[in-house]
Amino acid sequence: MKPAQATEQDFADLLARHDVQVTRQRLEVLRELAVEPNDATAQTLWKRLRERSGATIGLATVYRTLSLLSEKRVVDTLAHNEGELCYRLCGETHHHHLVCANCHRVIEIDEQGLSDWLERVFAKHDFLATAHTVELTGLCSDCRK
Amino acid sequence: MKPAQATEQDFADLLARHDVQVTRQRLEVLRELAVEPNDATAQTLWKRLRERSGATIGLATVYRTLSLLSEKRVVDTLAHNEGELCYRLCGETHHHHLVCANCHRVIEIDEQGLSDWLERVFAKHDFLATAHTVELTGLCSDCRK
DNA sequence: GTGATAACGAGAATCATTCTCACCGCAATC
DNA sequence: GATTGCGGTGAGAATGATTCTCGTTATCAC
Repeated sequence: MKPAQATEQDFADLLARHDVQVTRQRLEVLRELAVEPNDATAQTLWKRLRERSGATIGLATVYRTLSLLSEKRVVDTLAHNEGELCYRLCGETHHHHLVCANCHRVIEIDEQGLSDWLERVFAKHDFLATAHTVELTGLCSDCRK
Repeated sequence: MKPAQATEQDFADLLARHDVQVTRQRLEVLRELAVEPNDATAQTLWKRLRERSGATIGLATVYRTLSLLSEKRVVDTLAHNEGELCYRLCGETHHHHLVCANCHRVIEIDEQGLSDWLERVFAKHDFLATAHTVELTGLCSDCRK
């Protein structure tokens, strides 16, 4: 689903599957997100959409769309940028992110081995788990050269 | 160091130990933070400092102080509030936070068992680890009654 | 004490995000 | 085919946390 080769229809299906009404603007935001291998801010996406063929889309609409898609779990939001949120079209299963501090490349990582630790911590303090976020930052091999 | 019984001198020592110049305002921010069992935003701290005995301290100073203290690792910053940062006077060793979604009680947790997983993930993707954040959210036992 | 330097306070400026509101597209209805 | 209802949209204003500016003041080494 991530590949940029996805068709308009694929995006429409994706939206429908998540109970989101299909509109031209929402499809455009999705298409733009699919082209971005890493993550992008609402501002960035808006500027790109504007430049690309002068699509007229409102900044507020981009924010509304991203917030809706995030709520419906179609996109992930990352907070690693302090002061603004980044959005990313992600796989549909729960996962976390490993981000390169230099080139901002994003790698999805699964919970393999983490869940045991999580369970233990929640149990130890008698908490009922509702959510957890893990963000790993490092330097990728390319950026260390 | 966390207890509210800490003296002015304790705070001054704490600042000095972290290469931070001691000023009246910094001591006041620390004192206010020490009284807060969980975390507080810059705005909140500022209002409290204002109300308490009409201390005249500028909002910008509170921000500058918190940001300096955070850089010097005297306080921790938590981002669980989306849109604003929370600050907290913490222990001096690396740790993470378990926050109650309802009452915002904060519990410090250590890395016991987590570091292995971290190392494996960074190694697997050939990243040089520079940082990581983990925030666990749940409902504490009191809030489930 | 004195001077260099860092910190302060107040208010203006910034910047991401959200709100307002008039307008538009589309589907169901007449 | 015209009408009506309604969610979605665009533009710009509003919001709110944070940062900047700059004249003033405190701190510290000498």
